[in-house]
Amino acid sequence: MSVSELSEFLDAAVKDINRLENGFLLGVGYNGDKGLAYLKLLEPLNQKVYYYYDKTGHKPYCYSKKTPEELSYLLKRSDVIKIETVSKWDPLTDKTINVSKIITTDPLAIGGNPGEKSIRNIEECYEADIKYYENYIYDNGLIPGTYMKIDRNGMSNVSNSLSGEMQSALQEALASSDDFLKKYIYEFSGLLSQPIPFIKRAAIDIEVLTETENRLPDADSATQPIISISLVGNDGGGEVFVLNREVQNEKENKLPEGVKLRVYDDEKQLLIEFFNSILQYPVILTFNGDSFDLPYLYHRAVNLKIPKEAIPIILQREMATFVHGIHIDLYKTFNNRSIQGYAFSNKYSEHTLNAVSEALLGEEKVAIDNTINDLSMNNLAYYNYVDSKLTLNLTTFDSDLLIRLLVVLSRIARMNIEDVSRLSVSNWIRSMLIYEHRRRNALVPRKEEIESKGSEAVSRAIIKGKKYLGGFVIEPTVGVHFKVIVLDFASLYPSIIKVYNLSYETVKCPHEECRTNILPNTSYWACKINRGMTSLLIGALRDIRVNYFKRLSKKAKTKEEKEFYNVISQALKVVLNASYGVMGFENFPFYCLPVAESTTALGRYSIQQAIDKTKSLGIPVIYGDTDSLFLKSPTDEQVTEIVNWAKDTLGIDLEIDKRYRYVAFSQRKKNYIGVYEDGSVEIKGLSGKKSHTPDFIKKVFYDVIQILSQVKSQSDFEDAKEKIRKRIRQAYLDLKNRNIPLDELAFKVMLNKSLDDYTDTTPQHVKAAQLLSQRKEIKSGDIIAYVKTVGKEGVKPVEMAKKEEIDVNKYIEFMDSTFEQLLDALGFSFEEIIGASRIEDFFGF
DNA sequence: ATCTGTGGCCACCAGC
DNA sequence: GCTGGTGGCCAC
Repeated sequence: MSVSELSEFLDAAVKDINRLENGFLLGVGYNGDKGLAYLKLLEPLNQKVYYYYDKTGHKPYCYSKKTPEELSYLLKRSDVIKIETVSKWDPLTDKTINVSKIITTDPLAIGGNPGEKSIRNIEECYEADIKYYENYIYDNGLIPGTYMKIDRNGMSNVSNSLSGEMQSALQEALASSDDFLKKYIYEFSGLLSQPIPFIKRAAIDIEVLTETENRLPDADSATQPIISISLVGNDGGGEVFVLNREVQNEKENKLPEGVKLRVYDDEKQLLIEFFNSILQYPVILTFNGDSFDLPYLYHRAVNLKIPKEAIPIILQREMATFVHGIHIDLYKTFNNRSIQGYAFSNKYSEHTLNAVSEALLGEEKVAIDNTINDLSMNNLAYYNYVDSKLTLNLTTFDSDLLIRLLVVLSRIARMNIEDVSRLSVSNWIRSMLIYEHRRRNALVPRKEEIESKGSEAVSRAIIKGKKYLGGFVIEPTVGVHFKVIVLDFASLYPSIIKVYNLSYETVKCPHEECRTNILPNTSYWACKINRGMTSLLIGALRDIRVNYFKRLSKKAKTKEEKEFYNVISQALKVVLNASYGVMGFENFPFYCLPVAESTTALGRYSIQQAIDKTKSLGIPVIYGDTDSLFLKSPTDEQVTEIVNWAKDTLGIDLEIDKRYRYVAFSQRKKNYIGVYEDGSVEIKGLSGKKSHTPDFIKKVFYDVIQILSQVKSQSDFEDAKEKIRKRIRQAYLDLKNRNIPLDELAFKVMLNKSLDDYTDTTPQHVKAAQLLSQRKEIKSGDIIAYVKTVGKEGVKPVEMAKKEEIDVNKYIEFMDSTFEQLLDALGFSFEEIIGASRIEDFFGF
């Protein structure tokens, strides 16, 4: 395809919408040159993207509490068309008021976010008292990630009907939910139960000739040639576009079957044909494409005099995307703390392609000795191919888990996938709430208006620097306890938000008659007249997760069904877990400290009531943390009684979470060992399992755990002690004889700031990082591996240290404290095991 | 420019 | 040597 043909293709695509009847709403596009904003719709059958530009003359708008007369000066602006009076409900005062609607022309306001850019000058917005902006998607009630119908009247959502199982599950869910939630449950079930189509996609990655070692080439100047580009699709397709270079005869890596090697002498031709190839894919994946691959491609293409209209890349301020489809930068997605924690249970901590792939896929990048400059053509192509393949696989493993998670999140957040994959959880929840305001014809308050309810907490946090008091942790009863049952409030904070009607507009509401409705354990009151918006939404999401999807998942017959329900359950979990936190987050647009503070206060109230109830039945509560209770040897009847009591009295589900054969506590909170009925061991908080602990010590730790977990009687115990003694002695000797490989002695600690930002103290990992920075680039987010050495600094990066420099005593000390936690808990002492009070004493230091 | 919350343990740093 | 503070990692 020639350059001009490509340009024609893109133009034609915009018109193609007339042929489309049903599309899957993928995203929002903006073409600055054409001054055109449009929706990107995927045709699920042929996987082509169509573009929808509303010709009905829709114009973005925003609201102000000032009168049209007061705002008349705005009409002088070229982008303000008209100002008119409309009526809106103001949640904070619970009154319907007249406001001014300011209609603009700026097509940017069509974007996925609520179009803040429609009047771009922030000060001007304040002066005009702008309340909130509209947005094409919200205005029209369109939900991204769902099916759309297009006809003469425009575009509207298609609601797929529920299957038989879904319908009966919905009936059950409705029956067990409160009346005021039924409408929401009904809606969410319809929305989230929609099937997720196959999404054709390809991952791309570019390799650039490097100038200096360990430095990334500059994407803005793009001075160095692109020597290889790989593209790997989930449809089995794959190509590597490589600049001709020397082929060595020695053993070279071969591209797998089906992946074409395309060799070019001319870099410009290489780029043009690559641009042509990506047009087949509606979704393009990269790892760090926003800040490197796409800007580099774009600027390099410009440098090579490819006409701008033939480059299908659009560079925006913080992201890059494609004219013909959407771009997901997985680097940003995997950096998202919610995705990292709740979707992937913190399986990776470093955010490089290699680290994430290794943790989630068990695969790694191709290791190379030097720079890619030295690779032969086939080896370069293979190296490049593997990077794209890994990137693609990050979205395909576990039956397309990640891509499907993004689609579901996009439905919940009412936000397009490009934004959902880049922005954090507070933006998702913000979007969801603004959509709800819009639907109710409610004015979105400004943050300062909500804050006028009170910005001083009533409670005092235990940790210095925190704003308010959090969860309650029960002092553990030291020792080994048999037959322990752990009860757990099911999603405690979302339940509290639902049950006590917590929302920014309902806590300290304006009605006189509600002031007596004091929330227990607080000095705040809650509204008796209206149900709060966050209470409704969070409550409904909680109920639909527990009463609808969890039940469906249990009944699922096929693996596919089960996976589908699990994905939705995961997405709901992510949003629910963050829903309380954002209320206490200052930068959240609906930040409301009284709501956050009441939530934890009611949490403490709930657990304290449960403790009292349990103790009144004569059952010892040996530990508990925020929403859990560890009960010592209760009978089944007693447990049932407590569970029923919680449901009836608190209105919150208390469930049996775990049954331990025994649990061992030291005097430390958040620090224990539990052994299940089947003998498997769970370790919480102990240093021996922490990620920064050297592998050598972890190994000894887990070996000792293994020995201890087999103890069932007194005679086993004698055996165990002997085994532990041997194991510790062996470890000691290995240390002393310097028999341990250096990397097993390395502490691995994340650098959370850039090196210059450590101004207060210089921790050990920073000292090591400073030494390393002379050799290579060190940046925030890197994990620094260092060993403790005898020198003045006491620390060296593992790759710069020698075995002789290791400070053996420091390692003995660390082992000492690691095992002390374990032995304290089990009620053993070093004395019992090795005849000395500490390892150090035993070996005569 | 980006960021959901608080509670708790541990090692080390820096200042007295 | 003691102590408060910093920083990291974890529990929930």
